[in-house]
Amino acid sequence: MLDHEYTTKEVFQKNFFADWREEMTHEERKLIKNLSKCDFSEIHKYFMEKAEEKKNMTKEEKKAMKEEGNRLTEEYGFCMLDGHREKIGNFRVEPPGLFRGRGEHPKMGKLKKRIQPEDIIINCGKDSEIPEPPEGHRWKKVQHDNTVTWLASWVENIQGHIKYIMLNPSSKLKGEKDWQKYEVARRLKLIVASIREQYRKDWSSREMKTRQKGVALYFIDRLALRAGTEKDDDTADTVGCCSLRVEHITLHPELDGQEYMVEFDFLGKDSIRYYNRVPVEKQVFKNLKIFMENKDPEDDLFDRINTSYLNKSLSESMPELTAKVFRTFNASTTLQDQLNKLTTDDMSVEEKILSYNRANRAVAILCNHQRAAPKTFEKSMQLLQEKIKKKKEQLVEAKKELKQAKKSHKETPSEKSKKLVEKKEKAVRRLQEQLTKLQLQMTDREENKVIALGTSKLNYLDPRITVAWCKKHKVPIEKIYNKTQRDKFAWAIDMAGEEFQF
DNA sequence: TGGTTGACTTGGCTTCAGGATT
DNA sequence: AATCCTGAAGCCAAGTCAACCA
Repeated sequence: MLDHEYTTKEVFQKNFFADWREEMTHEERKLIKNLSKCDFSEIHKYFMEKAEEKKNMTKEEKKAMKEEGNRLTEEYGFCMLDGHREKIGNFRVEPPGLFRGRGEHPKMGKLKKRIQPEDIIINCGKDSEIPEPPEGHRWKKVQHDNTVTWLASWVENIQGHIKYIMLNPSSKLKGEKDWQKYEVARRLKLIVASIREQYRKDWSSREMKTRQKGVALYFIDRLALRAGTEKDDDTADTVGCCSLRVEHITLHPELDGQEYMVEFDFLGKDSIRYYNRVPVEKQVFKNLKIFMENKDPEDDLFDRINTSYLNKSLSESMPELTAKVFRTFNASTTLQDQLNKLTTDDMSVEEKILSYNRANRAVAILCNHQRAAPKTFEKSMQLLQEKIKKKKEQLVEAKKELKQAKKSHKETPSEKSKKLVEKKEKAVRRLQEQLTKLQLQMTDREENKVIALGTSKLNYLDPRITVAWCKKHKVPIEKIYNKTQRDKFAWAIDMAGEEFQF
C-alpha cells in the first residue's frame, strides 16, 4: 500500500496505527509508539520480491497454478439451486487488509480482520449436504432460509455490515430479477406523463413538503439523480437528491445567456463529483429560492422530505415504483431514442458500433458514470495516431500504384494489365476501409476518455433494446456484448426479436 | 415517525490472462 | 519467444429500499 498516495493521509495513518497497536504484544506496544519512526522498507521489499518471483515463474509452474485455480473454482465456485448447477458470484471470503473506502472516508486505514469459519453463517437447503468447515473449526451457524438468495454471510468488522456470498449474474435467479426490474421500468413508461404532470402541479402546492417532493422528483426524473438515502456519519460525505444541502447548488437568475440556471456541484456515490448547470422552469427556480431561505450552507435543501417518504408516495402511483426506477427508465429510454437517431441502414458494421457506443455514452453521461482517464491513455492514443499515419502513407502509395497501373493499361491494354488495375483498385479500397476503421476507433476512444460505459450497460440498459437493435441492423451480438455479458443477458437474447420496443 | 438491520443492486478501480505486436 | 497492451474478471465498497422495532 505504500505506493499509494492515501497512505500519506493523516486519517489513514491515525486509524492504521491505532488498530496496529491493538494487535501488538505488551512489549511491542512499549517499543512502537510513533508511526513516523517506523521503517517498512524491508517488508515492502520482501513483497516486491515475492511479486517478482511470481512473475518469473516457469511456464510449467504457471500452468500448474492455473490448473489449481480451476480446480478450486470447479469445487467451490458452483452450487445447486432447485436442481440446477449455478455459478456463484464471489465464492471466496474477503482477505484481511487495510480498509480504504472511497473519497475522504473517516475509517480509511483501519485493519480489516481475517474471517474465521466461526464468523460464517451457511445458508443451504434443508436436505443438501452441509459443507465441511476447515479441520478443527466449526461454522457460526447453519441455517435453511429459502426466502433469501445468499449462500453464506459474515459480519465485516469496519462498519459492522453483513457481507454475502451470492450467485453470479448469469444465474437464473439473478436473470429473472433483472428482467423484473426492466419490466417495472417499462410500466413506469406508461404512466410517466401523468407523474410529470403531477409533480409540476406540486411545485405550486400550499404545502412546502409537497413542493419539495415535486422539485426533488423533477431532479430525479430530469437529471437522473440517485434517491439520496441518509447515511451514517462515519462514512465519506456524499449525497444524492434527497440529501442535497444548500451548499451543493447555486442559483443564477441568468447565466450564459439563459434564464433560471441551477448550478449543481456535489460528491455523489463513490465520491464521484457531479457538476452540472441546467436551466429550470421559473417555478422550480422560485421554489429552490424558498427552500434555501434562512438556511446555512450545511442545511438540507429538502428538509421536509426523505427517500422513504418519496418512495411511499411513488408507490401510490404504481406498485413497485421507487426513485431508482427513474434512472433505469430514463437510461433505457435514452438508449432506444439515441439508437434510433444515430443508426442508418447505409452504415457499415463499424459505423453502427460507433453509433451504439455513442448512444451508450449518452446514457453514461446522463447517469454521471465517470472514470479516471486510463493511465495509458495518452500513450495508446499516440500509438493509434501513428497507425493512422502509416495507413495514410500506405494509401497514398497504393493510389500512386493504381494510377500507374491505369496509365500502362491505357497505353498497352492487355488482360494482364486489366487484372493489375483491378488488383490495385481492391488494395486501395481495402486500405481506405482500414483507415476509416482506425479513425472511428480513435474518435470512439477520445470521446470515452473519462466516461465509463460498463455500469450503464450492465445495470441500466434493458438488454432487449440492444438485442433488438443488433437483429434489426445485422450487427453480430458478439460485437456489443462480450462472453460474460452474453451469459448475463441470455434471457434477453432468447426473448427479444427485432420488433422489441422498450 | 424515526432509527436500525438485512438483502440486494450499483459502482469504479485493480489485476491479470491472453491476444497482438515486435 | 519476449514484450506490450487491452479487455474482462474480480474485488469490495457504497448505494437503495423494505421490514422491523420502539
